[in-house]
Amino acid sequence: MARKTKAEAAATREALLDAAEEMFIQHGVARTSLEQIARHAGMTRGAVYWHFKNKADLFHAMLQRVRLPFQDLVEALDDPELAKKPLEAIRLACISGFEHLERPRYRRVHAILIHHCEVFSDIDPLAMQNEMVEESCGALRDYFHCAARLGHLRDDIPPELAAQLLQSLLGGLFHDWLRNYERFSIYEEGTRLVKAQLSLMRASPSE
Amino acid sequence: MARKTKAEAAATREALLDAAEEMFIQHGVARTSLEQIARHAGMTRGAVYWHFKNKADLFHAMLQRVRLPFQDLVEALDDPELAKKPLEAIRLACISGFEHLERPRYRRVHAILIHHCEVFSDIDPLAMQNEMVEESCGALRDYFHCAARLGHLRDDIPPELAAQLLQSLLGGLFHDWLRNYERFSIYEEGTRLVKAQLSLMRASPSE
DNA sequence: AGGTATCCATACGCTTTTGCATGTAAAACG
DNA sequence: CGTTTTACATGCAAAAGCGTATGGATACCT
Repeated sequence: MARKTKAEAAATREALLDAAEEMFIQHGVARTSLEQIARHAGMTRGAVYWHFKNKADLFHAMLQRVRLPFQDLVEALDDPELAKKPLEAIRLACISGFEHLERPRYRRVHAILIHHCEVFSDIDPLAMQNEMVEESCGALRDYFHCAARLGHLRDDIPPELAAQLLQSLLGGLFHDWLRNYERFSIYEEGTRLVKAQLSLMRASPSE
Repeated sequence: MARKTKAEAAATREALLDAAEEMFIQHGVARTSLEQIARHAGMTRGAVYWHFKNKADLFHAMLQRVRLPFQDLVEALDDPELAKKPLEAIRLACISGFEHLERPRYRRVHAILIHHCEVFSDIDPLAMQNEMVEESCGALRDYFHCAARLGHLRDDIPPELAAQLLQSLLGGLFHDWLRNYERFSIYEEGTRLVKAQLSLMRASPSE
């Protein structure tokens, strides 16, 4: 086979990752062979082993194309007024997260990570999920603590509890949606649910 | 090998299922061979192929040992007074569900179904999860509708929304706990969160 | 322009796992 | 008590998938 230009090589690498996503979603990670991925991209296993060390390495590369830490979502809002309205910051960050998730690549990769792969070699999807949850839950706690100090939170709801409630709500919604994304839009449903939940926990204006 | 009595044969069948649970939890479903399961139960593959048609059949048998539909949890309460207190019925049913889930076998099998298996042959764990969610969410909706009619629900929260909020909350908590059950007790945390959430949605006694 | 590194296809050996076929000793049955 | 069926263990053939070694044509560099 003839050597390709650098741009072409990079393109085949992306094509392999795209093919891997589709096959992983369709047949699960463990049940798809490198041969299947290569064929689906119009290549052979040789291409795969050139660009990636093995299946775990390919999997890692696939994950690295999508990353969205909660903190970044808040900072991306970039509105100095939000420091004084932590509940609003939480709401907008959630909405921003929902927007990201509706992009096909983000949705696919997260669906793979959560629903279509088991532990294999050095990849532990549960540990990765724990990291994601840990990170976003920590950020939520900070904002709810801030809200409590400002008196924006109902005084019978400690900030820790508020963070846990919202965290579980988001997690449940996330899983439900990934399981069958065509049934509803996580952007619309998520916006509704988060708004409702926050309004339940917000201090009534009278006090 | 000598033939065993019928009771002994049934015992080895259970032993094989137990071994399968442990190996599936530890290494994932796809990565454990029938040989590993048999050896871990002190048997050979011959025993496995005698009791089960193949891996999918064994998997199905494993699932069939644990079943807990939401409706049964409510009926098991068997308290005629609860018909007049739907929110309390929901709370107690959730608590009862948490109790079931803390039993090792229930926890293990659900963890396998949700976190340690992909699609394989005719088994589709996502479809099973959808059934479970659909079933429990439907029951929740009924009870919240009942609560709304009785005026037990805040009038700014439609019963559908209340059901979705609680459903997502339960789902998120469930996934978090299964991911690492040693970190907290789903019975304690679940009781706390459900109580808090229901109290947020309950109509204030003044009205 | 020549040499070299790159990008990928092809081929080979190896391990793992599956499904079945066969063997067998004791339980179950009449 | 003899026969049949049960409840496995053992052995074998086949396929699948992985990792690597090799080959080859061309882009890239100096």
